[in-house]
Amino acid sequence: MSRTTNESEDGVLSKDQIDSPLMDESNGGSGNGGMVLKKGPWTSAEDAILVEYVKKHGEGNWNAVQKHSGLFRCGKSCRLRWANHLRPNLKKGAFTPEEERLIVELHAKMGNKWARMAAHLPGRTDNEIKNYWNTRIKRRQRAGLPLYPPEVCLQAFQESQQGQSSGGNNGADREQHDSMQANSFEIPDVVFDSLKGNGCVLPYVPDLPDISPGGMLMKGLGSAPYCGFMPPTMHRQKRLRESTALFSTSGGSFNQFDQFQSDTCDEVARTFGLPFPHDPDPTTRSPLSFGVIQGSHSLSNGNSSASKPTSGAVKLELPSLQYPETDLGSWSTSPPPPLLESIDAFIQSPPQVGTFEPDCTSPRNSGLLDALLHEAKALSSAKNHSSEKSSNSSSVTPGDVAIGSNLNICETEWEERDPISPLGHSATSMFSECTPISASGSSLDEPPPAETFTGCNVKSEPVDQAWAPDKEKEMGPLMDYTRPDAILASEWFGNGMHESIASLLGDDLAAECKHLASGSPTSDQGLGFSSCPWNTMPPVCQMSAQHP
DNA sequence: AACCATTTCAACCGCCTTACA
DNA sequence: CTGTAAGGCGGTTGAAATGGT
Repeated sequence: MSRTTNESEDGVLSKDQIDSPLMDESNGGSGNGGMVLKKGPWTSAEDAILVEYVKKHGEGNWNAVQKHSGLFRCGKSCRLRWANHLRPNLKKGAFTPEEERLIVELHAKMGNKWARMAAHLPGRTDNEIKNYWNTRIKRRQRAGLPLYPPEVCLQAFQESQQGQSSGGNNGADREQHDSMQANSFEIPDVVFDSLKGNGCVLPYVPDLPDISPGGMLMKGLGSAPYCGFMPPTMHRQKRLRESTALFSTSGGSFNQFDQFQSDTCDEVARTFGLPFPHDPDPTTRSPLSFGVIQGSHSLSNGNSSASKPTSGAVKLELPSLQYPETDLGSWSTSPPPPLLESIDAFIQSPPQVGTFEPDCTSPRNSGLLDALLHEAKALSSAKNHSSEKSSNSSSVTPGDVAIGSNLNICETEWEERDPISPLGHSATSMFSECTPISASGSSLDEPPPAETFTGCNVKSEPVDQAWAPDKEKEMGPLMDYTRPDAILASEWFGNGMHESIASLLGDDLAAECKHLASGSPTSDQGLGFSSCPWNTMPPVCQMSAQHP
C-alpha cells in the first residue's frame, strides 16, 4: 500500500510535530512553510475531512484544504485522494472484460495517456488504469504475448487507412503523434512518423520502452533486476529483431506499401495474425507477419518478433516473453480478445506454433530489408566506409568490412550521441551489444560460436513455456521461418533480395548477404541473427540520425 | 506453518502546462 | 513578458496481499 514515508524523507519535517489526530505518529510529513504535511496512507478520519471539505467547497483549490480543514495533507495529495478514492461514482473492483478490452483499444490509440483513457472509462481512475496496464504488461511479458490483440491492431490499421485516405494524418493520428511527442517516445516517434506517412499504424507506438528510456520495458528490463534476466546480447538481438519487426510491420509501407494497401483486409488480417478470412487453413497464416506485429508489440512489451533464439546453437537467455509467436493462436484464434484470464490460460497451455506457416514470400517483407539496407548504405557512406571492403568479407575484421563498419559506425555514433540521445543507455547498449559480433573479429562466414556472443548470458530458460526445448521439437522446422535468420535463408531472400542488396550495397556485400542467406544449411544453427549485417543496422540508427 | 516470490495498488515524485498577478 | 502557484499527468516506489513451495 502506501509507503510509510517518514518525515526524514524530505528532511524538512518540522521538529514540532503538529499535535493533531490527523497527524498520526507513524507517518510524518513534509515541510510546507513550517507546516508539517502528512504523507503515507490516508486514514478514514482524513478521508472524512476531505469529503466534508469537498462537499462544502467543491473540488479544486486543493491547497486550501489544508488551510480550511486542518487536514495536514498537501493539495496534491488531497486531489489524488479525492480523485482516486473519494469522489463519487468511482467504480471499484476488477475491470470488466469490456473495460479491459476498452483499455487495450484505448492504449493502442493513445499510449500511456492514462488520464485520457480514464475519461473513456467512467468511474475508473487513471491510476487504476495505469496499474492495470502495467500489471497486464508484466503478465503478457511473462506469457510472451503481444500486448495488443490483432483485432486491435487491425482496427487501428483500418482507422489509419481511413485517415490516410482522407488525407494524411488524421486527427487521431495527429493526436497520438502529439501525445507521443509529449512523452518520452520521441525516438520511435520519428520512425513511426515515417511509417505513418506510409499509412502504417502501429497501435503500440507509444510503447516503445525497449527503445525509449522512459518506456516501461526499459524500466523493467533495463533495470538492475532484469540485468541478469535480459543479458545484453539478448537485448541486442531482441531489439534488432524488434527493430526489424518494426520495419517489417511497415514492411510494405516502405516501398511496396501501395501494393500492400491493395491487398485488402485479408492481407491486413494476415499481417496482424488474424485468421485468414478466406483461408481457414491455419497453415496459411503468416507467422512472420504476425511475428512482425508482435515484434512491434514487443517493442513495448519486450517480446521478440522472433519466436526462437536467434541461434539454434545458442539458447540465449530470453525471457519468456521472447517468443510471442508461440501465442499466435491466443490472439488469432480470434473471437473476443483474451484478456488476463486468457493470458493466464495461455500460460497454462501455450498454443501450438506449428500451425503457422511463413509468409516469407510476401513482398511486404522486402520493405523491411530495403529500409534496413538503405540505412546500412546511408550510414556506411556517411562514414566513408566503402562497401567494397566487404568483398573480403570472408574474414571480417572489426570495423573493416562495410557490414562490420556499419555496425561500428552505428556503435560509435550512438556512443557519441548517447549523452544527448533520448535513447540514453538503451541506445548505446543496443549497439555496443551489437559490437562483439563484428568486433570480435568473427567472420560473417564464421558465425561466432555461441560463446562469442559476448556479454550474453547463455542460459536456458526452462520456465519459458513458450519456448521449451520440447516445444522446439514439436514445432519443427516451421519455427525456423519465424526467425529472422530463417528469413534470410529463405529462398525469397536469397533470390529476391539479392538484387536489391546489390543495388543498394553493392554486389560484394550483396554476395555476402546471399552467402549468408543461402550459404549454409546450418544457418539455422549457425547463422545467428546477429551475424546478419542488417540486423546490426537497427532502424533506431535512423531514428537517431533523424531526430534532433 | 514458514518462507519466498510475485502481484496489486495506493501514494509520492517530478515534470509540464496553465492561469494569473 | 516574466514569475509563481496550482493543477494535471505519467512514472515510480514499496508495503500489503496473495500465491506457491
